[in-house]
Amino acid sequence: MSTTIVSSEVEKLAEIPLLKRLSTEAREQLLRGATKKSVSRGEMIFFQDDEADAFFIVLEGWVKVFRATSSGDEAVVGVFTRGQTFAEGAAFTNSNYPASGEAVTDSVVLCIPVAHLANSIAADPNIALAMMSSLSMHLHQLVLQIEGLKTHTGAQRVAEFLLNLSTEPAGSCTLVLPYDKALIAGRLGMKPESLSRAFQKLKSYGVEVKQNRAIISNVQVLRTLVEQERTVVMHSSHG
Amino acid sequence: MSTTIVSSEVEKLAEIPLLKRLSTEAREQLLRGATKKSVSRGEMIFFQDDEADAFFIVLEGWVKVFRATSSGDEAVVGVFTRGQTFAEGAAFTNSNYPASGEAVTDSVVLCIPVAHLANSIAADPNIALAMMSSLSMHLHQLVLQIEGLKTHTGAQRVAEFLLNLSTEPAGSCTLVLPYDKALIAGRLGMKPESLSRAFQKLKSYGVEVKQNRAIISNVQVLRTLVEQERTVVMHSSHG
DNA sequence: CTACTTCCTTGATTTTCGTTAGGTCCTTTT
DNA sequence: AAAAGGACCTAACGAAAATCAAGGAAGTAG
Repeated sequence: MSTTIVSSEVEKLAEIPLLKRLSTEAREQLLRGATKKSVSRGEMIFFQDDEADAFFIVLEGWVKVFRATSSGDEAVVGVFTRGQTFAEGAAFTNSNYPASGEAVTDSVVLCIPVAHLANSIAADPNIALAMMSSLSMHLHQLVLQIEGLKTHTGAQRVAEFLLNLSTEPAGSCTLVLPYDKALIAGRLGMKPESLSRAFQKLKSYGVEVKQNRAIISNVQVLRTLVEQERTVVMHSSHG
Repeated sequence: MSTTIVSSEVEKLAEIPLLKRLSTEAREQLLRGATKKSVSRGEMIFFQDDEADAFFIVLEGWVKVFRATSSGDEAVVGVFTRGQTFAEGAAFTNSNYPASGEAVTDSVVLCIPVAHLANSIAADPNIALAMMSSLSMHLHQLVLQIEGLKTHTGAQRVAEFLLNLSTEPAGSCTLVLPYDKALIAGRLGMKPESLSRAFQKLKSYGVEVKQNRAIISNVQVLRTLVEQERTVVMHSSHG
């Protein structure tokens, strides 16, 4: 189900990073061709290898982007929520989506056709700058993800994930895991069983996980764990 | 050592993907602010956390981009050669380089200040489109790298690497490893020892490595290995 | 030719992690 | 209330890969 954007909504959408730095006119121009789409949990938003004719912004809920190998194995490339853009890279390749997108909770996404984006950029080149900024942020994020995979242990990656969710700069904090553990595992490049073990290890660093709630007794302890060298972690007594 | 671009060079540089689709005027405009920089093997091109005031295009040689953790561990994020751009993501974040760049062979790079890029885009918005295409390609490449790390074994990743170097679509082929094995290992997310063992495993798939030369007796055999599921590889008799 | 460095390989050991299987707890359904 | 299903945890095994340590090959300088 999809609907166009009514002008009364435009101002609310100004909170979105991609749209924030645009002039009111540019924002309205870009949104004129956009549609709002409600998707249920588990519903596909776009398919790997399909022609890339649109990119998206999450308005509500959580969306995962993943690559499926020929034989069913799946690698989660990103998980996005409110205000974040996804699949915007495909919009400039004139080709196909390199991955698939799926709602992991009931969600609402803004769908912007690439043809309309091209028109909008022609009308106002500042839109291009905003897009480039968005692309760059994704690039940076992927760089960090690769670094994490290569140099951090499973437990360290989980700690990093929790720290990203936490808002407190120090001390203790309680947070809600935003989606189920199988997806968290995928997102962090591990299997659910390994995630389980990682949570076990984190207990000795003051992390308690019950259901979808995590309690960190000291954020800074966790931070030191993340910054530690891989080898140090491996040989530590906290096994 | 760095020099400006003389106009007789501009046409040669038209081969570079980023510059290819630009008009002659746009190309000249962009190159007007660029400088050519010769760097020796091992020399740094930019430093992680430094202010990102330029992006680069490789003209000759090989360049690695890597992230160093606080404790000396290092993750190779990309290795680039002739015609490829790097660090172009940093140009739009108004912030600092998320990684460092270093020449791994004697190299020549084109250095384009971000301030000049901004001016050039204002002068000709088509430059923005070319940049976005370049950013998207990098994004796609990183997505593939993440998928590879998550779903392929070491030997599979090495096979993939060799296939990317080979130009032959089928049959046998000989190729030269472009940089030393420690870097290849880093690039593929493994240790040099593991790379060595991966080469051993690939012998049963018709790959022979001597010094910096690799001989693939049948490209397609290798391709099937890469496309196999992780579990299949693990349980195969080719241990 | 020999000593030295650098790069690479090999072997033995350990750790991590995927796989499989079985179990608990909780929710939904009948 | 009982049954069924799903999400999650645990345990045991094996494969992959990191670590530690040692040895070999090639290039370079003396």
